[in-house]
Amino acid sequence: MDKREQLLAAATKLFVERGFHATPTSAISKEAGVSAGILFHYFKTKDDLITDLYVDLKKEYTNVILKDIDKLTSDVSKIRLIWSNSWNWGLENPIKFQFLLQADNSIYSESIKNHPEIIAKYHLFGEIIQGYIDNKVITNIDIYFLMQSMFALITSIIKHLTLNPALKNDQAFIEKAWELFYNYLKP
Amino acid sequence: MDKREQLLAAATKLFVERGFHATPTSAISKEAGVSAGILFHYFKTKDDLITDLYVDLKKEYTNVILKDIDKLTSDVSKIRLIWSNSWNWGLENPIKFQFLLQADNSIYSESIKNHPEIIAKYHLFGEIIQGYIDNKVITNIDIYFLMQSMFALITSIIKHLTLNPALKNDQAFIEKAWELFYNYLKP
DNA sequence: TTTTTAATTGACTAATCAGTCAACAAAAGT
DNA sequence: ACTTTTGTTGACTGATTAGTCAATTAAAAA
Repeated sequence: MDKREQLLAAATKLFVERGFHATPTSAISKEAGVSAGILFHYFKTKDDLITDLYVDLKKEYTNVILKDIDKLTSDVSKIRLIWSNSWNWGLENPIKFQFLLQADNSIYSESIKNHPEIIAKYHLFGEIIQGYIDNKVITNIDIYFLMQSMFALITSIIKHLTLNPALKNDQAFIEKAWELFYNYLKP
Repeated sequence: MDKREQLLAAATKLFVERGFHATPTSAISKEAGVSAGILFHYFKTKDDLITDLYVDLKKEYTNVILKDIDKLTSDVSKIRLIWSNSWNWGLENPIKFQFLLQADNSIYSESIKNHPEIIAKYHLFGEIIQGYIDNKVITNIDIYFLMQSMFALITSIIKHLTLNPALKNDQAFIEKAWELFYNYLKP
């Protein structure tokens, strides 16, 4: 019954349904079932709410991506787990993922660039990718370009599977999608 | 001195700079150097302005993509021209492209889905891709998934080149990026 | 030329919204 | 028990905004 969490969940839903511009704070507090004033107790301004939510969800997403990779030994199987962890989260959290896409392509993406925890996560990924390049399982090109491409490809899988949910269990499609993904990366 | 065009240009700029929610129609007409009322002469509502602009720019972008491909003979060189036409437009029109990204990931993306001209363009691309699949120069997988992936990869190139403008003339990088792109597509 | 139609203005308004605040309630600290 | 801090409410407000409209000008048609 954490009201801050209720507000963030309500905000995620409404921002995705209506967009930032058509979602008044009054609608958020109403959807969350709390008073109008309490929103400004937890978040100084509406923009603060948006950036806090953005950072929260980005952290949640990036934390999932590396789940269980230390249980695997081969580099390629690790890359594959990063790949499937990523799109699985997107499929299991479609509203949260849609919010992240919306925020990533909005003016709010600027406000997250300086956030220390996000920067740290970015660096961590960069180092992991660089390791795979050094081990010659990923082709040698700018790691930031690689990360951006990888995220873009994973996003297109999530969009396609969200539109065609039956494909989630279509092993042939998943294998083929993985094949294309790794063909992009391999040296 | 077409006022409708002036309004659309001003709107593109301001929406990218401030976002939909923080761009009042008064700011758009001011930026365009016209009266406040005329905006509602050309566009019934602010939402109409946004969707009209979205459709206009999507058409402009998609029209460029196929430029000059009939001057080429081999399928692979055609795919490469589609690829470079795409990211060149994004680099030459960064604000327009950023607006398209923003709109594509916002609630307004719904309002474009039923637009006949956009649907027609989508079908045309689908048929072209299907032709390449039939000719065995592109791997056989759902064409809508392929189109989404291709657009995603091209977007990541545009983002990376916009962030690192010097790379535009770095022939080694461009070649390498093309190599990865076609590795993704080829059978 | 005269009439009709379309473009353009900017002051105006009704509605909406982000954020405040005084009051109260609950918890935590002493 | 009592004091302080923290959480919570909802009515309120000043500012802003989308959209209107009567009036004016320009263009096109008759």
